[in-house]
Amino acid sequence: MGRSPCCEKAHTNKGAWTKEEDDRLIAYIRAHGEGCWRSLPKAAGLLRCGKSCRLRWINYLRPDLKRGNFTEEEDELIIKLHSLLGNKWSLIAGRLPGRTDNEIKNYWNTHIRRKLMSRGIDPTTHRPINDSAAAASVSQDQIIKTISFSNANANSKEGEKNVTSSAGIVIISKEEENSPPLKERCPDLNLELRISPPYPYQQQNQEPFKSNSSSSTTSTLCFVCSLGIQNSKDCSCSNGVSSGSSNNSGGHGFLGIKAGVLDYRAWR
DNA sequence: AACTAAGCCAACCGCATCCTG
DNA sequence: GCAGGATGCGGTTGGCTTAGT
Repeated sequence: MGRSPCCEKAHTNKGAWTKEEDDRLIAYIRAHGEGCWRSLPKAAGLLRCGKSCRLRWINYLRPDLKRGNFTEEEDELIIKLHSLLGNKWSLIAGRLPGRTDNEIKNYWNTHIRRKLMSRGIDPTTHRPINDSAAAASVSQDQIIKTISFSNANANSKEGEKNVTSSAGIVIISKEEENSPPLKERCPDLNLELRISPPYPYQQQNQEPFKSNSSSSTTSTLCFVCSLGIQNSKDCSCSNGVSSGSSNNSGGHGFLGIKAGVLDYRAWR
């Protein structure tokens, strides 16, 4: 209501982008960097809305995009990340260098969804389809799942132990699990979750997400930060806002992997 | 060869969130 | 603290391509 449109629609092109438009956009961003999408079209001489330019750049023109088919490993990683994050495509994309949220979303809807169905797995709940009803009746604390971020994290220390998120998810190191239920294609990503009471109820004396915890063996980012979400209001650690990371653009690494997207403002 | 259905993906839309004055 | 603008995100759509008949 009363919200101003993002652009003057009467004077903007819509639909497929032409080669010339692409070239203009690329040239402009190379010269001036990303950002200020609203004024970019005019400055670049494009009859497009800023959002459209942003989308075109992010989803199609960025030079670090992989393009091409998804690998089996990427498939499995997407499935696992989706089981953890749900339809947070941008977060999932952040863990897949060279892939965009739109691309992953499309790929999910066209390929993976079907693939899971054919395996008898509900793509929404990631449970066996026959099991869905039964699963719904299981009490929360009977559901044991584990997230292991163990060896994928190049910076992680040995012996990294449980981490409890502010969302009440306990992340358990892999070594505590004796019998992994699945044969992992990505052994560094064990995404089982343990649903447990929210953080305040279970951690009376510890503040597991304080990044400057004195523990020398634990990299204690909050769950939000561990997902690479910067400056989130959900951040419960002190790292989120002004991370000491040497890479300002990357934010926290998830599984020790910095966000795979380059910061093209650096071109300036 | 022509038609139809299904698949695929780029792009749009509207809402949510963030940022700034 | 608030309002309004800017940006980001996820859902959806539309059009092109490919496969099937």
